[in-house]
Amino acid sequence: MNKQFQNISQQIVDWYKKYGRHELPWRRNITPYKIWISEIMLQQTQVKTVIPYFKNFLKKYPTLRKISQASEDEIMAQWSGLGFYRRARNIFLTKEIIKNDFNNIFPKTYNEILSLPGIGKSTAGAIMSLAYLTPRPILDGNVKRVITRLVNKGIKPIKEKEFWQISEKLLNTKDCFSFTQGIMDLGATICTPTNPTCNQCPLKLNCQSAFKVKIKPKNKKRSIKRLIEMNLQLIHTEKSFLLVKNEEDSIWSRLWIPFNRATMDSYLNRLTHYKNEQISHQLTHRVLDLSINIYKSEKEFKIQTNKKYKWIKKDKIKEYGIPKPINKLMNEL
DNA sequence: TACCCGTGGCG
DNA sequence: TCGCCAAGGGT
Repeated sequence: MNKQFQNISQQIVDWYKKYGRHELPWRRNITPYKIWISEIMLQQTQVKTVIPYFKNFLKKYPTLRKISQASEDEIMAQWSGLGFYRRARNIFLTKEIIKNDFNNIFPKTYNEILSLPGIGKSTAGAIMSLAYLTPRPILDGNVKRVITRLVNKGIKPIKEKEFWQISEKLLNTKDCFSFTQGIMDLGATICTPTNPTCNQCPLKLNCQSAFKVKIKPKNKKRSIKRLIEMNLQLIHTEKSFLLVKNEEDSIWSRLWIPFNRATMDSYLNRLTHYKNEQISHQLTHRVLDLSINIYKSEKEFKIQTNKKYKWIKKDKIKEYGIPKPINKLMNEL
């Protein structure tokens, strides 16, 4: 059986060398830093979405040394619009740890890498295999799908522990770079969630599901997504917006957003309320119902609050981490 | 363990 | 239109 796994593993390596996506920006001039940034960006985020963000990020912070001086806000700004903002916060925390505890050199051992915030078993494994060419298994959505089809467990779902065992058995110790990139490329381009192109798959002779992949029936039941209501007051002058840093540990944590009603109540009567925007923002598991009152102020004013707030000039808003719908709204004003 | 965290694309 | 999914991690 192990021989069978090694055979499959080698086929993935050979396939990657011919058909892999070698042109992806994080596969050129590889450094541990670049692999780290790309792996974090790619968590639950499609390659096509990541590419422009990765290029911009690397332009601003090409090395660990360059990012070591960056502020949290500067890093959040680079992340603005990409989503799952805790990842950006964790990049800030991790680069501080590397600066303080690792002499600003990316750590080399698996356990050290795993200890960094935002890096779990799979990302740590990917960094070891891709940056240090030291074989470690990974387990992401692609690998899970490939494994599931390969061994075809049918009705019985594969448990997390067994996924990891199979991923480790498959791992090619001679060329862990090509294998690791290859199994992800295979999942992304051939062994796709719907309509996999089995006739082009290097594993079609080994795969228990080849040419007979079952498509999950759609769940017709309309599941009720939990609603989050936000009532925000967007106040602006001719040249600037009043935003507050959201320190709540929930959605849009550490991004800059308009004030909520309670904080602003005593100031609103002196402003001109001229518009209300109702925005329904779809998240994966939630619906965000935004009610945004828009006010014009003749000039910037101070506010009694312990929150961190700023009047941000219109041409400086790109220097702050701001949620997508808020950014869109401000651009329209 | 199940749930939380964003956004965009796709059928 | 809407549910699902995408190089997951943290709690």
